Amino acid sequence: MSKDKIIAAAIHVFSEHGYHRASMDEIALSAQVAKGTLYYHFPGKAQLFKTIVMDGFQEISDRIRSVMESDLTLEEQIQRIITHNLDLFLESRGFAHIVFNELSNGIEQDVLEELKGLKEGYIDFLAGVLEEGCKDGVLRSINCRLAAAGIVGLLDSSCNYYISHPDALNRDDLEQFLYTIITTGLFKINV
Amino acid sequence: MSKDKIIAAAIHVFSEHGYHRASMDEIALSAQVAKGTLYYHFPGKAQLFKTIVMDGFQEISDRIRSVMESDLTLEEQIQRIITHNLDLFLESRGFAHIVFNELSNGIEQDVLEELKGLKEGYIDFLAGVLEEGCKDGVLRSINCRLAAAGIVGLLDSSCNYYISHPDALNRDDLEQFLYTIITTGLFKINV
Amino acid sequence: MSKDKIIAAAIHVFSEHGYHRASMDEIALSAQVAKGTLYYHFPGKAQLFKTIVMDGFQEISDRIRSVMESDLTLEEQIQRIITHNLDLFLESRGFAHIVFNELSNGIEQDVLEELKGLKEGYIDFLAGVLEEGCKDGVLRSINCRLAAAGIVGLLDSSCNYYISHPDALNRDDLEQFLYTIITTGLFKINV
Amino acid sequence: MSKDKIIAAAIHVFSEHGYHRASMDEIALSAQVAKGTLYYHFPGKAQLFKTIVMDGFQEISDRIRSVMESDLTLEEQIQRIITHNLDLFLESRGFAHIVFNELSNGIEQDVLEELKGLKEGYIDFLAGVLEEGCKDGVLRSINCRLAAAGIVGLLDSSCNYYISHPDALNRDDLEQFLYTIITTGLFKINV
DNA sequence: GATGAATGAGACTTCATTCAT
DNA sequence: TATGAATGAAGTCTCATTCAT
Repeated sequence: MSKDKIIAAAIHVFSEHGYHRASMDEIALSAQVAKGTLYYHFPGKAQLFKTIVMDGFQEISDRIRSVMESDLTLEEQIQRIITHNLDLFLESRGFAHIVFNELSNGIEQDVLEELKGLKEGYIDFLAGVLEEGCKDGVLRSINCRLAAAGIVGLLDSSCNYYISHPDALNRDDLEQFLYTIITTGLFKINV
Repeated sequence: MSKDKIIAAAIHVFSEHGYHRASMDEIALSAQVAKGTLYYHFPGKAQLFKTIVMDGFQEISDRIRSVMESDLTLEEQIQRIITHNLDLFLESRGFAHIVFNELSNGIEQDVLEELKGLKEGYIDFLAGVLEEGCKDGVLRSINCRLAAAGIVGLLDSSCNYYISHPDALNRDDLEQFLYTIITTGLFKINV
Repeated sequence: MSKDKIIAAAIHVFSEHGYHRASMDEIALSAQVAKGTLYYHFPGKAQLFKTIVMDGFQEISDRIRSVMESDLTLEEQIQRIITHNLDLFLESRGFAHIVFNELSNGIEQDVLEELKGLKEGYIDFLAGVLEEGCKDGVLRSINCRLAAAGIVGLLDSSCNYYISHPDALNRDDLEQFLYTIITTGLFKINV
Repeated sequence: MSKDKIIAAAIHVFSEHGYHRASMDEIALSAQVAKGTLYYHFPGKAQLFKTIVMDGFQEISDRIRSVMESDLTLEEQIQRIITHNLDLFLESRGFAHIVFNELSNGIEQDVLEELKGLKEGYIDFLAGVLEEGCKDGVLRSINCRLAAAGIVGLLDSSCNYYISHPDALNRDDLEQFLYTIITTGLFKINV
């Protein structure tokens, strides 16, 4: 169906060029539909983008929620969350990056608000996981939302490095590194 | 002088709108010079941007290098590096964000390469600090460049959170949090 | 029936937005039919418009013709014609305005010709009434078609004023004013 | 200068096709400037249109004001006003028609408001002339603004007829007709 | 050194129309 | 009889860049 082709093409083109440099022309070309078809299925560029982002958030939220509902230990939960996040970020690299980092400015205000809301919602969601750990006395007493926000940046940035230096490390190394730094930091001995 | 006015205005406008949505018109207006003057001093938009970025990197590198040359302990060095980075990120917020995050795509290829080189150089620089710590046996044995890249993302993301939630925490909290998570992670007891 | 729903919706939408800004989309939406249905019943936008206009002319012609066939005095006939015209203009204001004023340009040439023909026909019709008055010596010797054309503009323009200044006068005032100016002009004493 | 060429071309193109069907492309082509040049001198289509209209109103107001300041009789004043209006309407026919009749809908709201204001201002201006006549007892006691609005429609519509039937009458006939109907109406004998 | 009018490629969007079902 | 997905030409507007002064 056209709509699916458009979505697939849009993910690809947005990822490739970022939001602003992605053109509706190129998306249409890539989806092998006429330009007008984009506007038949979506009101505009910003809304097309939003649709894709929301789908992505939905998916990762679903995956992570299943982790939460299991009776894994916190350590295992964190491990799984890192894995799922990495899946998302690596699968549709570029796209996740746009959502979490590129969109500070220059998009229709209302859509931007919604996207910020989604982002915040996701951070709250992660913060909730951390909060549990605090209550259980497993985690240090920290500002959980700040920690969640920081971790997302850490993940994004690490993925970027991993992708642009494919020979320097493999996926398992990356996952291991993230788990280590998040849980126990860089120092060998901690007091 | 015109050139200085342009640079000051450009920093402001790029920070405000991001690279793509910043227009040469607005920069000229903000600098109170004619549009042609921009092209008298700089070959084009990308090069103007590059100039500013290089200046910024120069400044932070200088500041941090002075830290390195002192004979502080690694703990203190890390503390100082966090502080300087935060200064940079918070002073010209928006701008640092653009450099580290927005510019994955959609800018003249050659300028983009140069900027990526600068970014990598900065990461190498941080990695060097960590490397020292590894050698000295203070830090875990990790991929230092990956860690440096990750930390930059962590810093950027945390700053963003701090800026958009000014009431949730103060600058000291932020600094403390970053030091803690970087050095000892989230877990209360580390082996 | 679909066709009737379309006509009703089209009158409404054309009146609201004028010919050029009225979209087939909105007409279909308003008529609660699919867009394709419009093209099932009418060859295109211009022809749909033409259909409606012809219906409207038919109706007013019928009404006025009944006036003509009666054996009223010319004074009474003019009074009635004003009343009927006002009915038409006020009932489907916007629409009458489009027909008489908006459509000078920018519509399919052949349809435009037909519409102009209808308009001329209506003016001829009014001119015929005036001609009678001339022959009977009741009216001044004037170019009756010019007078008819002028009167239509006078009516349209007055209606516009009446509609946008509902508090300044009532319907009877309007009718009285039109009768006065058409028959005896503005001057108090006429030779 | 480009700006003048644009204005001249715009008057021509708007008159030819009406507001909605006039395209910026055609105006640029007709003015022999690049499309971008239009936007260098004017913020957009609506504002370009507004500029032209305001110039036109300025001109006719100036002309008519000079009539008012003279010490002519009301009869002569009306005669002159008709003449000036006819000049305007016939010189830039199409254009005047657009301003007075086409612009009910479908133009940027704020510009439309301003144009309506101009139109109202002009009608008020004419109404002022009539008001004088009422006070002096020369004119019937009528709603002067309604009369002014009606007269504008009468003029516009008559001009249209005159232009499309150049063989049916000459300019003097037209002027004579308008003076007659406005001052003494159609009836031969008035009480 | 500095200007600003002019450019033109390219962006987003609209909408009358077609056609397979 | 009716549908609605799909089309593509055409429109408005943006903006980095050029160049004569």
